[in-house]
Amino acid sequence: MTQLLPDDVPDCMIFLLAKVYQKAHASFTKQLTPYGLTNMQHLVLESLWYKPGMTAAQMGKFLILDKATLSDVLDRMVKGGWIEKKPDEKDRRLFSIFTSKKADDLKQNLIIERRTANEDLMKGLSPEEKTFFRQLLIDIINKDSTSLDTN
Amino acid sequence: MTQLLPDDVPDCMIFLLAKVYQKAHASFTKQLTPYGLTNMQHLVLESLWYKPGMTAAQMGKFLILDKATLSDVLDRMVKGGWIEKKPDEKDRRLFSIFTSKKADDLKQNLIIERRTANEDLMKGLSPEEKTFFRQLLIDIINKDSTSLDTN
DNA sequence: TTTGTATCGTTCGTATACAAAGGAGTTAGG
DNA sequence: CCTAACTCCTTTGTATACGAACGATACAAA
Repeated sequence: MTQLLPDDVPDCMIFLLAKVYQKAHASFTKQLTPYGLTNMQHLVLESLWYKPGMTAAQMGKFLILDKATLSDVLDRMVKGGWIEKKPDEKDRRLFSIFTSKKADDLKQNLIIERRTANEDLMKGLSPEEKTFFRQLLIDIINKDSTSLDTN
Repeated sequence: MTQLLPDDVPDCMIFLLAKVYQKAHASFTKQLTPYGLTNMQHLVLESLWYKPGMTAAQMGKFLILDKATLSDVLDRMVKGGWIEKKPDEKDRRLFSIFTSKKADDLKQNLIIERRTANEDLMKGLSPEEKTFFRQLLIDIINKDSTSLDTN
C-alpha cells in the first residue's frame, strides 16, 4: 500500500524531514534484514571500522548520539556477537570497543549495502542536485542555533 | 556542548538526514516544553484542526504513521485532555477524534510555534534554496521505489 | 591528602516507531 | 443468512531516542 503526500503538502519542513528520514530508514532496514542487523548497528560497525577501539563516549560524540541510547545499542551488539568491549587498563571507567570477526567478514558487503541504499534514495537527482542537497544538510547540522547536545 | 560533524563528513545521506531530523526534532521539542506537548502530539493536533473528526486509520494515512504508533500517541493525548475519541454510531469499529477546548484555546500559539521552528531551521537559506530543498524532500517522499507503508 | 568536581557507563522513565497477532465488527459471495 | 475475507483498533515485543539520576572512578585544587 503506497502512501503519497496529500495534494496540499503540509507546510512543515520538520514533517517532510521526518518522512524522508522515515523512508530512508525503512528502505535500509529492509536491506539489512538478511544480515540480522539494524540501521543503528550498521552505523556503529562503520564507525568502528573508521576508528577502531573507540570508547562509547567517543562514539557518542562521533555519531551525535545520546550515551543512554548508545549503551543499549552496544549491549545488544555484544550479545549478538558483532562487537567486543575491552576494559581500558589505565582508566577503569572506559571500555574500548572493537568489531568482531563475524562483523569484519561482512565488512565489504555491508559497505556496499550502504552505498546502494544511498544511491536508491538519491536516484533521479542530478549530480548537481545531489551535491547541493548534501551540502544543505551539512550546513543545517553545523548551524549554530540550537545545536545538538550529546555530552 | 555543541556538536559539529567531523571534518571528513560521513558519506551517507541516511546519516545526514537522521541528524538534520534529530536537530529539527530536538529544537521543536524544546519549543513545545512549556505547553507540555510532544512533537508528535502537536502534529496530531494540527492534523485534527485541518480535518476534524478523523478516525485513527485516516490519521495514520494522512500522517504516514503506523497505526500501532498512533494508538499509543492518541491514548496519551486522551489522558492528557488534548483530544476526545467519540465512537462512531454506524460502525462500531471506528472512533472519530476531535480536539479538546484546552487544545483549541492554544491553537494560534501552537501554529505560530511551528512556523517559528520551521523558520529557525531554514534560517540562512535563500528563498530559492528553501523552495528547492522543500521540493527535493517532497520528490523523494513521493518517489515510487520503496514507498512508505502505513497499514 | 582530602575534598570537590568532572567523566564514564548504566539504569530508569517516557515517547516514538513498527511488525505481528488478536479481538471485535462489517461486508461480500454464495 | 452464513461464512470467509476484510477492516479497525489494541496489544505485545523489540529497537531506538533522550533527560535525569546514579555508582564508580579519575583528577585537580587546597
